[in-house]
Amino acid sequence: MPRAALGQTRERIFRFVRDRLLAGDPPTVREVQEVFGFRTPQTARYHLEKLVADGRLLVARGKARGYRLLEHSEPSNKVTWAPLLGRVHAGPLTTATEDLEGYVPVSAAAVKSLRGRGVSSGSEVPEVPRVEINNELFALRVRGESMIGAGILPGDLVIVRRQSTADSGTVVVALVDDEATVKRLRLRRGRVELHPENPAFEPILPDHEITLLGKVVEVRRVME
Amino acid sequence: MPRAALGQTRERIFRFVRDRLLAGDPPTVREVQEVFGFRTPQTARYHLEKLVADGRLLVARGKARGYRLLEHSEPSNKVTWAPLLGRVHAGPLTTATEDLEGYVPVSAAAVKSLRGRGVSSGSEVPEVPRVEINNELFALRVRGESMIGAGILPGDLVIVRRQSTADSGTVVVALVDDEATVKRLRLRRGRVELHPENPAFEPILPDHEITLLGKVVEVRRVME
DNA sequence: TTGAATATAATACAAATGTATTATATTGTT
DNA sequence: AACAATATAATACATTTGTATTATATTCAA
Repeated sequence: MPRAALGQTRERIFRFVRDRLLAGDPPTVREVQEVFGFRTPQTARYHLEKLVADGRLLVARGKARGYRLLEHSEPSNKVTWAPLLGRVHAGPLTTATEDLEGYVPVSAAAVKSLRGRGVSSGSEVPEVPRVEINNELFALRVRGESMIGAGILPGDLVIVRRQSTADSGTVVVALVDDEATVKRLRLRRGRVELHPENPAFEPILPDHEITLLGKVVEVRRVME
Repeated sequence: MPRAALGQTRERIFRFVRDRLLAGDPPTVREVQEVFGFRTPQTARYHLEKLVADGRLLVARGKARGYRLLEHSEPSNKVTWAPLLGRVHAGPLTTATEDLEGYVPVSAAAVKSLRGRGVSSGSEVPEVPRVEINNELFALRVRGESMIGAGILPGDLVIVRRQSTADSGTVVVALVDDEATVKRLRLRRGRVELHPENPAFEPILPDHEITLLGKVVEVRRVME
């Protein structure tokens, strides 16, 4: 016995499934059944299959919790999580857990070296590149006003890709005398210089011990 | 017959499960088995249960694909997706799909009105608030240099919460003569003024038609 | 009004998936 | 060497979950 207006139930089911998938928790047919009060799994399935036929969902047939979003019509789950570090140490990919303050979601689109892994992939579900926690990236809170001229303010979050070299002119994070700092890299006469973007600050010249930690690939500022 | 060094297999299994969960695709016990080449599901389960015993994973017992991350030790899937709009129109939550250029992940932590929904939730899996596409938010690319003084540069992405009022002094997006603009809001003598943060620009005074679209809650700049 | 499309239901079954039991080889420790 | 802890395996079974079949009521269009 139809209850809601035509098509409305299906729309709500789509939203429910979409939200569950975005939350990383694919529902079963019977979960849809229960949430929408159907007396039989088949009714839920009827709508789910209609959604597949309409091209709004994908399905891995026969697999438990097999419904998936298409990637183009909906935001994909392609998020890389960069650890937000309280302090940064030298050394490759150390990431001492003690200094881990959280994780920051980064669109996979903003990350170059996306190593996909087609682990299983049922026939009808496309190769979804799995994204791991990206320890090539880390996030750091900016202290000080030395980069104001580049639009990087105190309290901003910089997302950094670990690399030991960088092009002259790029904004980098470097360890100077055991302290992490954000500066613009200048290579002058083969020497590494770190330039602030604020006339009140002095450049850091190679008389200090400078270790390049990585390149700033994104700046974020939360305003609330 | 043990193959890898002690504990290493378990660590790899943890990473595998974590990555699958972050990708929104919880694995089955048998998928773990196959990926790691075990001859029996029980070996995969042995490690998974150890991980649960160690407090590194949660499990909804008896449910298919029931393993989950703890929320504190790992990044939760709490991502809100804000639509990235090419153009912004007036009107509440219109979000014409034609102008949709993509989605931007926003940490749920940065979003206030998180409407959780405890739909099902097995006994051992905690109430994970489901997050939907947040149409209260939208993202917009900044054009022009009028807000350079506030560290908002051309090409930056601003994430905006739709609201029709805002406090004086906050950075807002407003529709001025049918064009969206980012400015600092000033309420002077009960009048709405939109101030640039760049001496080369003039404030927008109430002789224009000004429609407040929302408040800028985050600024992002991708540097690559 | 008649028929097609839509929506829901009852029932049953098959496949996927989680779980239990028991056994055995390896590693590490005393 | 003896023992415990660790890691893997074979087998079997129970539960969850997807799927098929058939039936029925409602809506919509010709």
